[in-house]
Amino acid sequence: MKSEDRQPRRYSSEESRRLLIEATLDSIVDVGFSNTSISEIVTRARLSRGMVHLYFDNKDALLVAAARHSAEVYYGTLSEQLKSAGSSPQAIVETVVLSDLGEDLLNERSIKIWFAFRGEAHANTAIAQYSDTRDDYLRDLIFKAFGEIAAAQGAPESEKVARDATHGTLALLEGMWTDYLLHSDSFSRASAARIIFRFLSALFPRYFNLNGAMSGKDLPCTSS
Amino acid sequence: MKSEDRQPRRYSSEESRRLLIEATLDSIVDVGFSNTSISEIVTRARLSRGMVHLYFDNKDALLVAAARHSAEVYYGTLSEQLKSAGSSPQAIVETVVLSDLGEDLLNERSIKIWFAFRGEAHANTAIAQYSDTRDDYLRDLIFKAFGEIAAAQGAPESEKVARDATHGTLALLEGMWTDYLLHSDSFSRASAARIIFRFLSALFPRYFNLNGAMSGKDLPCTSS
Amino acid sequence: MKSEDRQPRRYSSEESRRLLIEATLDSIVDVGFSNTSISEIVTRARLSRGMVHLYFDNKDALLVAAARHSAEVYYGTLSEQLKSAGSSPQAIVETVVLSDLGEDLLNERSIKIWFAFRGEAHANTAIAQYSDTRDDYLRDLIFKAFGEIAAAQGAPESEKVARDATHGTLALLEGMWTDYLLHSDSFSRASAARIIFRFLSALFPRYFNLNGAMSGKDLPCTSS
Amino acid sequence: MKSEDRQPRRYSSEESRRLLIEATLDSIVDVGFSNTSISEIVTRARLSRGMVHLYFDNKDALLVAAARHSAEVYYGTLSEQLKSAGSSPQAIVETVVLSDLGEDLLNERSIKIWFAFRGEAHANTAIAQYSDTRDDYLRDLIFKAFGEIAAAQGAPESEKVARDATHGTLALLEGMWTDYLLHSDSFSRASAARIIFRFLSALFPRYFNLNGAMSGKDLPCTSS
DNA sequence: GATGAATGAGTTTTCATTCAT
DNA sequence: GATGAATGAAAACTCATTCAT
Repeated sequence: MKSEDRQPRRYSSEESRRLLIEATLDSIVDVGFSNTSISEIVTRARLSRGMVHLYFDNKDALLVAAARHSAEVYYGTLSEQLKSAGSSPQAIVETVVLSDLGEDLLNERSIKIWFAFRGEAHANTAIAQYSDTRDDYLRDLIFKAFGEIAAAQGAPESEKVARDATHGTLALLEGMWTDYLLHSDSFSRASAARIIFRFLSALFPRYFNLNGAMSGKDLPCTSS
Repeated sequence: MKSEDRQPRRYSSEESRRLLIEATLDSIVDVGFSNTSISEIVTRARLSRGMVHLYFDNKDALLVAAARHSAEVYYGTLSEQLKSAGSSPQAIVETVVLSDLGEDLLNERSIKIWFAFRGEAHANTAIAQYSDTRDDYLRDLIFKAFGEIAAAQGAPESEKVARDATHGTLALLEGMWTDYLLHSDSFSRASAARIIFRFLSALFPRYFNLNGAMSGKDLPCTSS
Repeated sequence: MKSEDRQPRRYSSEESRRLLIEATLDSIVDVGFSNTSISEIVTRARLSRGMVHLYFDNKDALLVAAARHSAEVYYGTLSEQLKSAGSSPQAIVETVVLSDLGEDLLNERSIKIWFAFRGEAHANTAIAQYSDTRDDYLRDLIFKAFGEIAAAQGAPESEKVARDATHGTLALLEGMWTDYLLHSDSFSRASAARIIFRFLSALFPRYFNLNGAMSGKDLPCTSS
Repeated sequence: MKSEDRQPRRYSSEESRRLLIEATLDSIVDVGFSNTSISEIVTRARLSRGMVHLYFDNKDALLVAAARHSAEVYYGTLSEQLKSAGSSPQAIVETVVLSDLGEDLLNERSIKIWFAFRGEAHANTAIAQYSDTRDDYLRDLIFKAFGEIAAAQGAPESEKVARDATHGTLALLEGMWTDYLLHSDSFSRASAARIIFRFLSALFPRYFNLNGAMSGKDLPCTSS
């Protein structure tokens, strides 16, 4: 590193932590998890070598922090987008699906990061903790939504249907992410969404169609 | 070199290659991709350190061979199970789904291996080549099956439906694998299959129900 | 890592580089080029193993740096000794010859090093660059000196004579070095010098005799 | 190595030894001494790996045998060319000089080999034994020749002159070889020879001129 | 607090040598 | 005799971590 390239600015400890985490994620994206060394990270962060051990005890803790950060970004983004969603159950489901397939959450960088962490998760329990994007909170959220829809629709075994709808929707979202990872060039968000809504419209025809949640969303559930 | 320790050609070269590949996969399963060192591998294989460079040029080539082997096992197993499947399109689809969710293909070991390779794939193009389980061949196979079913069912836009069915089925399978990776304790094969067939029965109600392909499979497609 | 063994920055980076280079040269002298390993080097330098890769990227770069250093020492020493030489052409030639055969430049250590590098030069172009002791600069220096002498002496074909004198002198010096390498016990600097001056006095009898440059050096060239 | 490339012919043990030695020398020429491994050698020789240890105890013995072979080739060639030389002392000297500078002895391959062995010689006494091309036999031969010439010429201190002539001639030849090693593109055999004869003609003007030994060689030594 | 020189354990790789076949 | 698979010591190199500055 040439001295003219050095960062004269000092950062607050919070900024430095953030820079290191971002550099770690960048490195994972660019050279892969197993090639992500501390040298690689500090070079990208333009910070000194000792920083990593100053702010994180060791490399592993930095990796865990990076995984945690990724999870937080995922949830933060999703929460943000849910705020502006309608309050009907089908609107919530629609928002989850479309957010999960949207540019903000599903893009080359994030997808590489998620799969990198998942690939290492089983060898690192601390990372494992943060490697499940669609964890219990999200599962509960849409399970409740589907529960309401199923109950309103008056289907027999409504609980079972809601459970399958939840499981299936999450599985489809996961599957679409994998599809993006492996075939990012041919991937289509619209097509992915349509397929998920096809699944949902089959289960709940009054609430979803191929384009998402039905318009006049709140009405059908009460009409006969 | 201690002569008393010398191994007098215990294995054929093919066996040795196989042992090394299996040891590599075992190591990935047990300690993770990034902790899989040559020392780890040869200790597990109970072979000498030089073996790796004798049969594979270097570590990377061994990893690629292991990825390739995993892909071959996947396809070999699937092909085997397809042989004993019925010839109707819905039987083919059913077999693919049930095989893909069956003990042989979906188990803790294989799933860890697949996700480990996928996590590294983008940093290693040679591995990337083998990291897509459900590649074009499988996709074509079920696309053709769904095409026949959609045509027979006489639905409008049958090609589009077939495409969505293919995409959705593969995405669901991927999603179920991810589910198994992240929640292997609560995972249920039956439940996973039921959800997929729920999706398929919604698209093709005459050909699938929640239990799989309809019995009297070949008939419905021509009867009114 | 044992903290009690840690070396608290004993040397500046320049000193460490120098130590490694010297240890490399020592190793080449003692055990030969092909037995000079990094272990051998760092043991001799009493520095840590990682040092080599810290200051030099790799072993080869260290070897090249050592070759370069040797060349610099050669030229530095020669330049130094030329400073205190007379300014007449024959004084310059005399100084070059006597320096080149003197203890400073021609000794067991330096001669082993030179021949080791030359032996490897053709397989390593970076080393080749530094394996010619008597390169263009030195050649030009004495060629100019001989040119002046030949012109002053008024010999026919004075340029050709100067060229042969240059070539012959350098060849004799090279030959004497080889002689020293192969028969260091029986080698005599005086005898080597006398032979070279015998050659020069035959070509330029007014300027050299068996003992070197003629005294009253500047006079004869103008007297008849 | 593909089986179709294998040598089906078997060689006598003498042939195999020779093949290995030649392959060793080829390797030294092509990749240098320190990169000459047994693998490199047996690949070039198209012989099996075990051959080296069958015919030579170990790699070092093969290297020594190769050095020895090179020395034998040198002496064999020189002896051969001396046979067709005149019997006068100056004819002997001339033949030695011209042979030593001739294509047969002085060429890129042989020169690289000689310098490679010399570079390693001081670390390997067995090789050292064969690394002096112009050893005692040759030295004695030309010393005797110069002795006769000096005596015939009736110079004072004829023994000393003969010794210097011997030493100087050998040094010049060595120097010319080095010159060839380092500047093979600009090297001229004619120029090298001329310079040596310039040296000799200065010492023994009645016996040598710039072109070599004087014609009517045997006469001058007796005439006043 | 911040830095980056220094460390050496551990990694991948090379390779002379052995020896069952 | 010949072969080349097998071995493991030792090579070069990487890198997380330490700590004097």
